[in-house]
This record gives sequence, structure tokens and C-alpha cells, in this order.
Amino acid sequence: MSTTSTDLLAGLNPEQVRAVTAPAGPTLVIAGPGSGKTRVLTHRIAWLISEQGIPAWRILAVTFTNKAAREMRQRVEQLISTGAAAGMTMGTFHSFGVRLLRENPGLLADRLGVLRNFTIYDDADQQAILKQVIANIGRDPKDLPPRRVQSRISAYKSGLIEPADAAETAATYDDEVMARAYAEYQRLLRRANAVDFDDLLILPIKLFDTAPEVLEKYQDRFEHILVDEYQDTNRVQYVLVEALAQKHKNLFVVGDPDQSIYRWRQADIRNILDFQKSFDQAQRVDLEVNYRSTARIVAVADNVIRLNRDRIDRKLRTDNDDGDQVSIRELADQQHEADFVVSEIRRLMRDRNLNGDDFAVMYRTTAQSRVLEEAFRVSDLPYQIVGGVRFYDRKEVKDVLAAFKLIVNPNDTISIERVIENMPVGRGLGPKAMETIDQWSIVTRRTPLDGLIAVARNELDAPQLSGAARTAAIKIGAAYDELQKLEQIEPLTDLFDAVVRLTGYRDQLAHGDDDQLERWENVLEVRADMEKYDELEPGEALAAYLEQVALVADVDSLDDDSRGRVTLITLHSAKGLEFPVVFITGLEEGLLPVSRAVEAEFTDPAAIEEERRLFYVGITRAEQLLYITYVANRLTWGRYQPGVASRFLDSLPHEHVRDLGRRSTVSPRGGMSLTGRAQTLSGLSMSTLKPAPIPPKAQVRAWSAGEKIFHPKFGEGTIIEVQERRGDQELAIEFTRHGQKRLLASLAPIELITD
DNA sequence: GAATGCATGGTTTTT
DNA sequence: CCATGCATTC
Repeated sequence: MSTTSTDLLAGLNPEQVRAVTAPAGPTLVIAGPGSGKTRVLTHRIAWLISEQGIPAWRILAVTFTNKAAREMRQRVEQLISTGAAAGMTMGTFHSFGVRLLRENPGLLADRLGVLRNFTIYDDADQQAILKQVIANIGRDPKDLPPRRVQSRISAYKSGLIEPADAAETAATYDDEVMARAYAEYQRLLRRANAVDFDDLLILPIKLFDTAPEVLEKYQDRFEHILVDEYQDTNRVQYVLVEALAQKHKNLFVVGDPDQSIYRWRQADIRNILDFQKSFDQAQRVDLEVNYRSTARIVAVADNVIRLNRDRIDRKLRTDNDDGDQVSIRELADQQHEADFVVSEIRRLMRDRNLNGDDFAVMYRTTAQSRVLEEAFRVSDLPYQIVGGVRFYDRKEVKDVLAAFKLIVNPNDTISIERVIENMPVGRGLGPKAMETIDQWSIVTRRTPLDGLIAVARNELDAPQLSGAARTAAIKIGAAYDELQKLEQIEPLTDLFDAVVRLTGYRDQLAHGDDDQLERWENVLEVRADMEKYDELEPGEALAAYLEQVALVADVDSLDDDSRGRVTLITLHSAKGLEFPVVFITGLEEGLLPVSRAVEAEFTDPAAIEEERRLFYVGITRAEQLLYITYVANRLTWGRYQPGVASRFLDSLPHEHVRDLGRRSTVSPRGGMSLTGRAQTLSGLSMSTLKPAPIPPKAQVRAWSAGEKIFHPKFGEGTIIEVQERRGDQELAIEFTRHGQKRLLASLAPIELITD
């Protein structure tokens, strides 16, 4: 046993040891980026089990993503044995919440009115239900956008505010409308036997309120609770954790206030800042030594985050080598930006013998990923995208999943609408027929689908419908009658085959045009996805699969087969990850900081600070090399908009920064304001950077033979001849891949390759 | 009820 | 620019 102890603590620095071996009681670990946070958490758990004799099943660890939970489990298993680590509860707040609900189906149904076969509604489902809500309260989605209502409801829920409280405290007309919408939303949600993401945290709390003996059971069980990324927890999560830790008070939380980036999701930074006030005699350990990044990267990160006013002053330290300077590069537009990233990665792979998976390309908004993805697609570099158009968000995937959800939960109104609208089995049933069925279902006191199943079995008279609608209604009832039976006895993939057959979806897609065939391919991927659930008991497999689908995060898709691939990822999703080489793209006003934060600059300065933290998160993902790019012109909604370099570039200390220079040509759309742009640059953002000479009035640089250039269409090439033509130059260029071309310097979108 | 065509507006970030 | 939603037509 004692040898295990030394093994466990070997290689940890004194602060890390202090955290890992912290005595019982509430503990706060403030962990700077790259300071070994995950190590501390995994070693702490291993230490608790092997040294303190805590049984694994009495440990609860909450992480931000399922991937983090998976990795943490593996790491603990490596430290002690797999057997010893078995039984630990690890997952996200949401998956843990679902688990609590699933473990108490009786109470859930009796006290909270949610049946055990509930459906988890995602963002799109919520939107759909909110449209109904807005109509029901007599409003128009045009002046009451579902998005707004949704975020308001989520804010209510995150603050544990009930519809009645919302109505009572409403101060304005808008508040009243929102409160009404909230109440109606809850009504429809419960009628569909569905829960939203917030419910997954709130319902357990309510469960505990109505059944203290259940809470006590969990309090007893979870002797040690550990929470990662504590800076991004919200009020509900705090209440849940606080309740569970009440008995043993062994709450070990790890986080970094400087990396709090989910304020918009009601994350409350006070949870971490006030931890020592909330929990008596909480100990605190600060991890400040960065082991991840070069000294220059650490210095740059520190300089950036220091500009936030609302923060605890801390200084990051590192013993690592200086490393290379951080590279800054301006490009003509996002096309050039993407090409630059691709060619630079290719160069580094060659010159520094790096692998694709050593690189990450980050961006603020998912929309930016498109152009980048395209550039990678035409290149031969393998890549993977995190947070683009999600697979599960594709229409055909949602359609087929809706058909499955309906098997488990026939009350799921949103799914039945989806199936009827989009699948052949619903043909013949329009809004009018649905209205009739809804009325009929109230009279027969069954859910519409249950009623139709009964009709198909000749147990009930069909609703008053015209011929075609009647046939369709019976057909759908018969289909689900059969699917419900099959679900109990068949493996999931066989059930899949039955679903696509009985809904007619296979016939529609598999025999359609190319477009439809592509959709069919995606639907088949769902089938492949289901294969790993075939070993589960029929009757349980589907619910487990649907739950997994509802709770996967974008980053969860990043797994073992990421080997060799460049990662394209949003800054938000990149939290917690690290890469030898990082590119942060789109460092422009309106993008990073995002426009909404810029607009709120004076009314809500915290918004810009959060953007700065996001930038900080991006910077601190890099181990060896960091590139920051921005463009002079960005194509948004089919228009080129002049880009303004981000204010955040000002805070980069110039001794650690290398300006790779600007684009040397006029942008392809013809002479967007290079001069105007240059003024903005030198006057505003680049002032602290190494001044790069901007030749006055020379909008087109003088080219000479022998120079290597890059052309977005033709790729790399070498200038072999230059002919002067009254203020312009005609260039003969030998392209590596496209042979010789003659181009006019003033028109060609070419750039000098500087290396 | 389905197909076609036109208008509109949308880009934060995600469990 | 694109996807979505609505209106018009058959």
C-alpha cells in the first residue's frame, strides 16, 4: 500500500500533492491552464480509493463532457487497477441527472408527473414546441421569436424559478408574456412526456425536495464528490451538488475563473469565487505552474487575460523553454486564411516532422468552419470537425430518430408531427386531419398515437376522417403497434430495418435522386451507430441509445480515430484540450469579440471580458506553436465586409510576436479598401506589434522573377518573368500543379510566400 | 395535399 | 449566400 502512495504522488509538484492529498472537507483547487488539473483530479480519485480505502462506488465525479468523463475513468484505471476503479460514478451533470431520474421512476411519475419513458428534447425540439406555445398564447413568432423565449425560459429554469414565480415577479409586459409562455411551455412539455436539458438538473432537485429520504440515500452513498470545470457551473448545478455534499461535505472542485466562458448559459462565476464563503472552512490550493506551453505562449496568455478588470490577479508561471514567437498573419479574405492555414500545416508537417493530429484550427463561430473545411477537403490533409453541422442535427437523421422516439414514448407530440410531416407513412394526414385526431384523442382519453394503435387493433372506433386520412391514420397505428412489439424482442438494428420499412422512409430515400440517396447514407449511419447497442437487452437498448444521442457533446465525437487528423473546432469546444500547434482564426472585431459583445460594450462590459477569456482559452491550448490570423475582407452573407483587426491583438506583447506580414495583393473582389484597411491597422490594432512597412500608395507590390507565390486557384508557383506595363506588371508564373500562366499583378490574387 | 417559386433573415458560443 | 417558410398553383 505504501508503495502505491509514492507511485501515486511521484512526479507531482508540491501544490499538486497538496491538492491530491487534501484532507476531508470542502476543497477548492484554482487551476491555471496546463497546470495539471486533470492529473490532480485523477490522482485524487486514485488516492481516495487506494490510500483512503474509499470504495469506488462511493465516488461521484462530474465533468463537462462525456469524453472528459471517459478519459478520467481510463486514467484512474491506469493508476490503480480496473477492478478497483469499477463502480465510480462519472459523467456530466446532465447524464448524472438522467441517471437519478431513471433510478427513481416511481417517484418521478407520482410526484413530478414525468413517466419513466420520457423523451429528452433537444434544442430543435424545444424550438418546435415553442412555436406551438407562441401560437397558443395568441402571439406571432415574428414579434416573439422562439429563440428569445427559449433563452428566457432556460434562464428561469437555471435560477430555479417556477412559472408561478415568474408570473408573480413579472415587472413589465414583456415579463408577463414570458411567464405565460413559460407556463404553457411546461404544460406542452409534460403533455408530451418530455423533458428539456434544464429539467435533467431541476427534476432531481425537485425529487429530493419531495422525497428527502431519497436525497439522504444519495448523500450517504456519495462520500466524495468531485467537480471539474467548476467555473462554468450554474445555479441549479450548484444547488444539486450542495445538496448531495451536505452530509459528508467532501466536495472537491477544480476550476479556473479565467476560463469561464458559459455566462450566456447562466454559468455563474460566483460559484467558484464564493466557494470559500459557501462552504465553511474550505481549503484552497492554487496550481499556477504551467507545464503545457512555451514561456512565450504563457507570457502572451498572461498579457491578454490581465486586461480583464473583473478578475482575481494571478500570475501564470512556467519553467518551459521560450519557444518560438507567436505568429500573426493578416490575409486578404477567409479563403486565403483557410489556404494559409492548410499550407502552413503542410509545411510544418514536412519541416518539423509533425502529424496531422498535432494541429488544431479554432474559430469563434461554427459558420467559420465551412471555408476551412472546404480548404481541408480539397487538400490531402485528413481532418475532423467538432461543432459544425452536427450529424444528429441533419434533417433525415432527426426524422428517423423521431420515428424511434415515438416507439418509446407515444406521447411525444413533436416526434409524431415530424414523422407525419416527413415520412410517407404520414401522407394523407394534414393539419386538418391532425386537429381532428387531437380532438378525438381528448374524448377517448388516450394519446393520439395510442388511440390509433387501438384503432388498428380494432379495439376502438376510428376518428371522423375522410377516406385517405383515415387509411393513413390506421396505417400509422398498425405500424407502431408492430414496432412497439418488435422493440421488446428484436435487436436494435433489426428494429431499425422495421422502422425504415414501416414508415416508408427507406422507399422514399433509397429510390430517390442523388440528394435523397445521400440522405439515405446518413440514415444508414444511424444504423451503424446502433450496432453497438445490439448486445443490450431488447426493450432497453433503444432507450439507452436515444439517451446517448441526446446527451452527446460535439467534442464527444473526437475519439480514437482522430489519429493523424487535424482538428477543426470552436473555441468553446476546445476548452480542456491541448495541441502542439494551434491556429486561432478570425481575430476580427465582430467575430472575436463577437458583434453582440461589441454592441454591448458600454452597457455590459462583462460581455467583452468573456470574449477575452475565450481568446485566452484558445491561446492556452497551444503547447509549442501558436498562430493567430485575421482577414482584411470577410465574405458574410454573400458580401465582402472590410475586416477590422481585433482589439485583442493590441494586448499581444510585441517581443513575443512575429508579424508574418500582410497580404501583398489586392483582394480578389477587386480593390477593397487596402489603404483604409492599412490605416485601421497601423492606427488601431497593430500599434503594439512590430511595425511592418506599408509602402505608400503602392497598392500592388513590385514583383520580381524568382519569387515564390501562392494563388488560391492554382496553388504555389514561381515567377519566371516580369514585364512592366504602364504601372502594372505582367507576370509569367510557373505553377507547381497547373503549369505556366500569364497574369496581371494588379488583378491576380497572388501572395508572396515568405518562408 | 404536394410541388414550385419567392421572400426573408440569419452568425454567437452548447449540455 | 443559403436554408427555411410561406404563398400560389395544380
